[in-house]
Order: sequence, then C-alpha cells, then structure tokens
Amino acid sequence: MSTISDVAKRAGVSAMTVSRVLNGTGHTSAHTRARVEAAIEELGYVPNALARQLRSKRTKTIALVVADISNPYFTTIARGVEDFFVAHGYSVMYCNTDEDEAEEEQYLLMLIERQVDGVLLVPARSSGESFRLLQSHRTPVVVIDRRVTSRNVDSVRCDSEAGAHSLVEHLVGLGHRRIAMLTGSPSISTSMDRVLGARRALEEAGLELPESMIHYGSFNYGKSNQADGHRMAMDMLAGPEPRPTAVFCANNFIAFGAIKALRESGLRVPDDMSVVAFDDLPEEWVSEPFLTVARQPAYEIGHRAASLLMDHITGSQAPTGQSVILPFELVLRRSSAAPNPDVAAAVVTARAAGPVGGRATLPSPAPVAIANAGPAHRGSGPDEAIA
Amino acid sequence: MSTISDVAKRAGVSAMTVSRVLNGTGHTSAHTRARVEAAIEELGYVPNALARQLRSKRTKTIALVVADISNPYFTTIARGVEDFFVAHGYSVMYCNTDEDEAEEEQYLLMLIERQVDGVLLVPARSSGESFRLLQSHRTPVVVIDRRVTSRNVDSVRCDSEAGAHSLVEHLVGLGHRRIAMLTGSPSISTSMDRVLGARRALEEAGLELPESMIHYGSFNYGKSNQADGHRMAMDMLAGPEPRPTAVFCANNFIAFGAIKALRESGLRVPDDMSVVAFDDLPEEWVSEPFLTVARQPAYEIGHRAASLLMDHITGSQAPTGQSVILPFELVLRRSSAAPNPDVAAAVVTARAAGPVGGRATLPSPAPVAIANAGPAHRGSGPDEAIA
DNA sequence: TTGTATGCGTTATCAC
DNA sequence: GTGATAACGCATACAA
Repeated sequence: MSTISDVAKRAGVSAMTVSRVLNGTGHTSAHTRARVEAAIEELGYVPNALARQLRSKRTKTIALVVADISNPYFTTIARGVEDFFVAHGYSVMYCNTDEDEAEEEQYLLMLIERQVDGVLLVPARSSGESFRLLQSHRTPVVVIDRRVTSRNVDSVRCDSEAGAHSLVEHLVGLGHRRIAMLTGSPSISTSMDRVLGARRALEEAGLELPESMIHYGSFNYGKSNQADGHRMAMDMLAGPEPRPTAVFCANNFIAFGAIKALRESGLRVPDDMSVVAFDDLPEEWVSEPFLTVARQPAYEIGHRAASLLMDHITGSQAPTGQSVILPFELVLRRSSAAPNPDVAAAVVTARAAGPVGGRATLPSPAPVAIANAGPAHRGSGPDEAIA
Repeated sequence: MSTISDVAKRAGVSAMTVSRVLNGTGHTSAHTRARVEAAIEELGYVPNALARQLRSKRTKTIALVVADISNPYFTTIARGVEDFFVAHGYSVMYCNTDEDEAEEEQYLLMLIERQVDGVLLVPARSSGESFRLLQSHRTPVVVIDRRVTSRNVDSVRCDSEAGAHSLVEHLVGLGHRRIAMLTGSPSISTSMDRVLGARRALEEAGLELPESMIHYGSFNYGKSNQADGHRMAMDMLAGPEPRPTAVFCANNFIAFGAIKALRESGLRVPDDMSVVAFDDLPEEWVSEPFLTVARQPAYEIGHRAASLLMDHITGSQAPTGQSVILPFELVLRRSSAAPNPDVAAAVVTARAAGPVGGRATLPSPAPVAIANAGPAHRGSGPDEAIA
C-alpha cells in the first residue's frame, strides 16, 4: 500500500536513502538508518517486487516445467530444486505440461513474459523447439530427465539405458526368455533409451526384443487421469501366445496400471508374471515394498540441475552442452522371480475361469535385497559420469 | 529483448497503438493492425509482464500455501486449484511451509511483495496472525483445510469431526473397546476436530478416550523426512498394558509410519491391531488398497476454495466469514476387522519372540466395500453444509 | 553520507 | 483512429 516515498517523507529523508537502507547498499549513518527503519515499521511498508524487478531486470524467480508435478518422481526432483534455490533467495514456479507440446509452449511464453531468470525443463519432445524459444530470449535453461538433440544445452538425467539393461539382465538371470516391454512415447528419449537398454541385455543373452513385444503409451495420466499401463498390459495379454513370463515397465505409473491389469486378469505377480520397473515410490508411502525397480536419484537430479542453472544465471559458467548422467540404483524385491512354466501353461487353458490356484501368492514380508549399481556402466567418476 | 517501442518504430506507429493491438482495446484500423502484427512477428516481440503488472496493479497470479505439496492430499487440492485458475488465465505459485510459522510468514511477505492477487492458505496455526498480515495489505485470502478463530475470513474444508466419528463408530461396531489415537499438532484445528469426533463416538458407546490414549505428533515429514506416525506408534506400543486393539491415525502419513512400526514390531494388521485413518492415496498408486479410511474430497476442496477466492478478487462477492464444509467418504477395507482376543493375549507373552503365528496374514484380494457417508452429519444441502 | 535526475516497459488519460 | 504525455514504484548514475 505505502510506497518508498511515503517512508521517505515520514523519515524526513529522500527515497534513495530508504532504498539504500532496504538493500544494504552504500553507506548510511546509523542515525538515519534507525529513523528509516522506524518509519518502515510504523507504515508496515513492504517493497513492491514488481517495480524492483522491472528496474533491476532480475526477478529472482526460476521455473520448473515438468509433465506432472503429482508424479512422485517429479515431486522429488522438485524438492531438490526448491531446496537449492530457496537457499539462494530464489522462488520457484511449477508448471505442468502433461507432455503436451502446445501447453509447454504456452507456459514457456508465459515464463518469458514474466522474465524468469531461468528455466528447468523436462521437454515434451526431444527435438528441442522448446528451449530454442527460451534461448532466443536469452533465458538460461537446463534440461532435466531427457536427451535433446541440440549441442548448446546442458542436461541432467539418470542413466536410463544402463538401468534398463540391469533390470532386464536380472530377469534373464532368473531364467526369463519372453520379456515384454511397456514404455512411453517414442518421441521421448527416456522411453527409447530404456528400450535400447532392454534390447542390449537380451541380445547379450542371445535373445531378442522384437517390436511386437514393445508397447508404446504415455508416461503419465494426462487429463484423462487414466493409467496407460493398464491399457498396454491388456494389449500385451491379448497378444499372440505364448504369453511373456515377465514385463518391464518403463516408469512407475505404467507399472501401477499394469499390475492392476494383471490382477484383474487373474494373473499373480510374480508367480504368473514377473514385473520390474523404473522409479520407486517414497518408502514411507508403502508399508510392504513389493516392486523390483531401478531407482533414479531424483532429488540429486533436481539439485544438480538447479546448481547448473544457477551457474548460468550468475554467468559464472556458460553452458557447454554437457550431460550430467547420474547412476541408478537396482532394488530387488518380490515382484520378480524365476518363471514358473507349470502355472504359465495352466493359465492359458484357465484364462476365462478366473484366478489359478497353486503356489502361495504373497510371500510373507521379507528383508529387501538392495544391490547398488555403482557408477553408470560407462561411468568414470565415483558417483556419476559426464558424457 | 525488444520492447513495445521497437515494435512501434518498425511498424511506423506509436507505442500506444501497439499496446491497443496487443490488448484488443479501443479501435484500430485493419491496416495498421496488420502492420503492427507483422512487426511483432518479425521481432519475436514478447510483452514484459512486469511492466504491465506494475502499471495495471494486477499480476494475474495467486499463491497456494500448504504444509507440503508432496503430500498427495495437498497435491490433489493443488490440481483442483490449478484447473480452476488456469482456466481463468491466472498462474499459481506453490509454497511449502512444513507447518512452520516462521517459514509461513516469510512466504506470505514474499507473496505480498510480489503483489499476488490472492492467497489460498493452509495456516500453520489456527490463531490467525498469518492471514491478518495478508488482510492488512488488502490481499484476498481463503483458508483451506482448517478452522480459524477469525470471523472475517472464508474457509473450505472437510468435516473432520464427522469423519473421525464415523471411523471410530465403525471400530466400535466391530467390537473394539481400547482404541488409541495418533494425531497431529494440538495447535492445528484438524488434529483436534478428529480427536473430538473420535471421543464423541466412544462416549456414545459408553466408552472413553483418555488423554493417555492420544499421541500428538506431526502431520507431515518436515525437514527430517521422518514419519512421526512411526514414533507415535512405538510410543503407543511401549505404553501400559493392555495394548489397544485398534488405532485411529489422523492422516495418511501418520498411518504409513504407524503401519511400518507395527510390522517391525511383529504385529499384523488387522489380526493383531486394526488401523483406520484419514486420507487416501490416489487409487492408481496402490495395486491392492488395504487401509480403511475417511476420504476427503481434496479436488473439490481446492476447486471450491479457488472459486471463492476468485469471487473476492473480482469483487463480485466480499468475504462473509463463511465455512464451506464438504462431506467425507467412508471407505472400508481390510485393515479394520473384529478384534482377536486370542492373538492379543498371545502377543503379550511372545512380544520378544518375534511375529506370532496363527491366522493368515493377508486375506486374498477381495472386493472393497465403499459406504458413502452422504452429507455431513449436521449437513443441510445435497452435497455439502455451510456452517 | 545523502540527494537529484532519469529510465525500466507498459498503459491511462487526454488531445488531435 | 491515432499520438503525446505522465505515471506505476523502484534503483542506477552521477552530483553534492
């Protein structure tokens, strides 16, 4: 309500002196500083950030643009980002694109209009039109979670290819030979890197990952709030015999939908089908963790990307086109086990007759084996690789 | 980069004409409009929202201030808020207070500085210093999730007292007599309303809820990322004999921590102890929903609060001090069952000897009974009550 | 140590 | 229908 000149009048000084007291710039005598502070207190004066930002050309605001902030993976990234930037006096704006290019562009335009100091972006497409818009307006940008084709932009992500390789290698080691894959959109690098890793693991074992075993869908629920993993798993079960004995879901939401579909179809995990996936839920949320996963270091991804963006904002380091690749962690749980040929055969005939009897469904809660994947497979450093 | 006068020069008109074209205000001939639009396109001009906001005194931005946006309850509220405001051309800023008064005040000051048009607030304390700060700066505010003592502020929340009453009534109906309660901070109205509801249900059955059966803690993880429900459940188990046969957790995070503590202590749910709670996880995230809960209509809470705030912002309706109370939904699942005196007695002697044998642990997946609680217990309308 | 003039980019107001 | 001028609230550059 009251302005800097109101304070100035009341303190009997100029507006400039008030400004100096507020910002701690220049020198002011203890006496006038006290008078100014008293006036500020009396008027309940709060500076207008808009005017300040317009003048100084810095908003002390950055934006985090992701597919869906309610995905725990992105939520954890967000905490890493927020912790870093709040500690440095910045505010963070969150934007959900639902993987939609049009929404993404609209948000980026809005952010440019609002003069944010920088953007952390999970791009809906790898082609990179989106961050070119930012760059043309001299807005620093760091890409998160995905590869992009441009050579001018820094990015931070997890090693998807290696994580997928480890998960599928684990399945193959258990004896699985027919492994299906449920992944995201082919236009997202993360989707495809996980396909590549899975395929590499299979080929190393003399097996194949034919396109007919790969189902493409969406990583998130989108506006329909529908789990695409459910549909993909149904498609998989409706496919040609023999049924796969294991399925690799390329992210958490896909896995949830798939598991629900399997249950509805009367199939048991892992007896009738093993399930492995990328991404973990926060351990506090799950009383009996069940799913074998490659866990991404989401908090660190957010924190590292934030730190990198800050370097670009302050100008202490220009973008070099580097990719920071952080290692995953393989977490083995009960959803993956050796294939059971008897049950698999039985189910084929009993498919319309509901759940199959036989072995125990849920093993009693057991200690969870955690194998640390260590550095990325082509890693060089102790806890990360710079590619 | 380029400004409105750059565009004006290029189009051979005044800045004012460009402004008119941009905003669609006043009259401009089709010819000059075309020239202006061409210049905008050629320069890649994007208006500066800061200058615009400084001039117009409206930022088209509102803030949602909650304890922790990674709590699915608040995340769902946030979607309701965002859907409403984005549809009306507003941006939403998210702020996490971790229930900390100091952080809350800091955020509110920041929001006032940034001249947000309104604030949706989950206050850390019911006393209401926080929104008095907003009101003194003429910033519209609507309180979410909690009662406040002030008569001048509108609020939207779920009927905590009735929800707690229903859950405990359900436990009593199953035969439970010793029911413990794990709740949040006593300074949060939601914590206490749920205690009151539980107590009323017990007293209606001629039972009591003594203070010794109530454990107070934190609704969220806070910075330590520790589940307080775990500690409270441990305290409960370390309490005097006989042990309670059921426990009511006042929110989802408390329930997760408590269930983990019970499992670590070798107790089975519901065989050794029934568990009921407030709040549900999104159904997509849980393959076999297990917990009996009172589900709050989080999306609607967010949406209604947003709509109310918008009325205050546009001035179409002044705050009247009303409380919008939305009904909960009782969802009965496998975590609550009749008490089992045999097992309870056995466990007392076997406490140091690890898990107790006997009955089956996890019943096989069964259809879930959903009882709709209908309108709030003192409700008047078809789907809500205005108190 | 303090004050004055000026401009950040936009829009309201008035004049033409 | 279009343009000149002032002002939003603050901070930079320079002067005293």
